Amino acid sequence: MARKYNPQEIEPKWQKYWAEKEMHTVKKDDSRPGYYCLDMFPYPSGIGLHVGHWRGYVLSDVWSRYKTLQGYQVLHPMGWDAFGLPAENYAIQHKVHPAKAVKVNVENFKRQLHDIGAMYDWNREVNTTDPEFYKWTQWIFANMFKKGLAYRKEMPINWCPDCKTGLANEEVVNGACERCGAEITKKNLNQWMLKITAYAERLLTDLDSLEWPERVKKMQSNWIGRSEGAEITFEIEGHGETVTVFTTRPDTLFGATYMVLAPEHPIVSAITSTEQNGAVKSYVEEALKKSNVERMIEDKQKTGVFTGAFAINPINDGKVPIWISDYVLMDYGTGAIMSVPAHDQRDFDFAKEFNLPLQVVIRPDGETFEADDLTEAYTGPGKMVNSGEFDGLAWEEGKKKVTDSLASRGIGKAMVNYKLRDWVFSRQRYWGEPIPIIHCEQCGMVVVPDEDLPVRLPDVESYEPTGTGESPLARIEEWVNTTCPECGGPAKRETDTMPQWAGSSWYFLRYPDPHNSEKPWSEEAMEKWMPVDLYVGGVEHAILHLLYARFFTKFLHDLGIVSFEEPFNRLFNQGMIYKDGAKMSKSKGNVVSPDELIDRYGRDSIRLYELFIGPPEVDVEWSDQGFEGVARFLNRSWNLITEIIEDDRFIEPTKELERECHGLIKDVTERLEDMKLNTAVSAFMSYVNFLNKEKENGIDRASLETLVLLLSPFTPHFSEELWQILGHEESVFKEKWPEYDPKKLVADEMELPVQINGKIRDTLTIDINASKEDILAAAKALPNVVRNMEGMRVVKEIYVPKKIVNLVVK
RNA sequence: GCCGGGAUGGCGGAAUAGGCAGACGCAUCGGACUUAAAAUCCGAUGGUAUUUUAUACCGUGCCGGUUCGAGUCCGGCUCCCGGUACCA
Repeated sequence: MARKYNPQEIEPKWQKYWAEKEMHTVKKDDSRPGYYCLDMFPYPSGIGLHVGHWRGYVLSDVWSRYKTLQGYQVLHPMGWDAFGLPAENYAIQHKVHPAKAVKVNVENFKRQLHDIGAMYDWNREVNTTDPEFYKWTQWIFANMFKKGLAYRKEMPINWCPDCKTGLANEEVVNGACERCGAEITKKNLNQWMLKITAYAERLLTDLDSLEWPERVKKMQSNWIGRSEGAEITFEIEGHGETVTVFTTRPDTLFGATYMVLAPEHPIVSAITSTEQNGAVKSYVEEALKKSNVERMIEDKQKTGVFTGAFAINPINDGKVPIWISDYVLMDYGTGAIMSVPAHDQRDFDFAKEFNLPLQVVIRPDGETFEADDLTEAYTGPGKMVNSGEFDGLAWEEGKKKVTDSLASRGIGKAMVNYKLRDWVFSRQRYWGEPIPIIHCEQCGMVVVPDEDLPVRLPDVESYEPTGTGESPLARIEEWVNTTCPECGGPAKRETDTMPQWAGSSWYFLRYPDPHNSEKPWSEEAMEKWMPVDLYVGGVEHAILHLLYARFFTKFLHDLGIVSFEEPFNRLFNQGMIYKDGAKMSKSKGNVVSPDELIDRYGRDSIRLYELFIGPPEVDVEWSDQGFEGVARFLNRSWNLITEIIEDDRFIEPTKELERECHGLIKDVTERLEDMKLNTAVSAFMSYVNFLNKEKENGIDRASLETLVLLLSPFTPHFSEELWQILGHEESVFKEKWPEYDPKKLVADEMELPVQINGKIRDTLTIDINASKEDILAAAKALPNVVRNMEGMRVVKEIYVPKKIVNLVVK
């Protein structure tokens, strides 16, 4: 009796074999073409891995092993995103130093990742909290500073009162902290900013060249939020001042019946009339107090106050009142708008609220509506009316003509605006890369010279956030006080740290050359590996991480140290795995741990089920029962192969065996290429079902070997063992991925469905090479066809080669 | 509100490029093996109708269209999921 499939025995055996033979070590002197398959590196939480985490890692590993078999040298590394709030909050909660917590968690995570059986090259492991790594994070920041892309600015920023730190726009979700869910307030702080807006246009246009899911590209382009329009300058009556507005609708300028400034607009106090002074002052104060959430929740009821001042509409010298309202945001455009209530819904609502006049200036042909007829703003297309010399112009043309006219008079110009804001890059927390800047009384802000990097995080007793807007580092005098690298005088270190996204914005550049102490990376390493060929990770990083990483890469390109402009050629977002309808979490108690499954079924079964569970990009529900199916499949396959060997029931290949075998190669290869891995697994199942029916007659060796080989990226331990049992000395991963022979796929006969008036009536089995005439004749002779055609006349005969016959009868 | 994505048996899901809807798996039912159970193996399994057999009709969220033929294409809806939120 052949021995049973025993994953508990064979899985450790092969993991040991791979390690001893250094099969996953990426060596420098390898002439194979490189292929870079990257997982988004995790932050090592204390909770560890569950089956949901496995999904992306299994997928990238299947792909890496497939590429290996195709003859590539595959770089498939792993590392740790260990700075940042999650790690720090965990450490505070458990009262351990974050560095210690990270160390323990990394070890645990690594052990669990080993279970997957993935071909990670652990020699290239990176850790963002390693000074040898963050040295280069600081180095990149220093270069941004030198290029004027990192700057300091005092401004009201998003502040999380729970995490006690400032946050980037991208980290605020529905007015709440992305990490802890606390309501975000505004806090005026002197902040480090990165000028990501300088790259807005390139970040937008280069999306076109990327092989990424459309929705991710769309999310990024919405986030960047490009809009074309014009800036128009209005004079303020009796003040000698001007206000510039941004509008996407210069064609509606004749309909601008009032103007609105953001409450924070700097000119407000200067233009407010004495009578209005009190009202304006208290409105501004109220507006500043409101949090983002309050501003949103207040059902969009428009509020505002008249300033008492008037502006002159430059196109028709009309006198328009200037109001302030919080529906105009200071940090978009110019913080001021011209209001066209007839053609903008927000302006319409405001005008109705405060009884301001409307003027229709755009109307489609055939319509006659006037201001009084409108119950909502008309925002559609049309021709300009009530617009003097511009009357009759189509709106799109009007935009251009009006802008040109203003430009010629020097009071307006075409303008592009972006929603994207500069990146708030300081955190008032301990656990991050120190920002490598020194404040000198004499020299001002001085960047730490390269030779003094890294600026190490000092060891401290208390790393808890202060909440004052100052980082805990500020309290460590012996660290803060230093000397100026330029004048040698007394100076203080910058005490803010970088956000978690800093290290992850470039870590993928370090794996190709992770131990380089001279440079962040060598040119050869970049040349061989970058850009990343396939990047696998969750869609939750669609904006944050992926946008920041693209920005860093473009900056490094401009710095001349990388040749490419985009870091990730192809992106794949795996779906999440739910249990009981919810995301797995410890608090919900619905976590499925791989440990138990490993003991009962083995790693390869989990790998296979992770793939079989559903289309890889779609969210799915975990099913313990469904799991049994793949476990049975592996047992059946094992038994089939070992029985054939045991009983020596090998035969010469038959035509049918060959056809099915080559059909399997074709299906599995195509489905892999399309990332339809769930259907690739079902192809294996169908094939084994077929072989099981054949086993009494015996099976040829090639059929079994091909099966084991094709399965190897999916179930590497299983395949290695069977490959050995089949008599091979070398690892199955030294083999080549097979190619199918199209000639072997062709059968002698085919089955053709025969329709009458589009309804299937019978099936015709006929020689594959039969002529159209023969086929139609045979089809018409089929008993059920004859029956259904009785008394009818054929008016049309359709034969789609090798697909279908359809007879149209009357 | 706007922008994406989706809806197929009891369930998860298949269906290159308009050509046999429901592959594969789960669950269920029947059978074999067993003293028995588990495991395993074999078979059935979208719905309705007809006594059998087989056949007919219906069936991919809803309504309509194009076509010899529509899950697939076009027009109009409904619901669900994700992103975004006064961005001028």
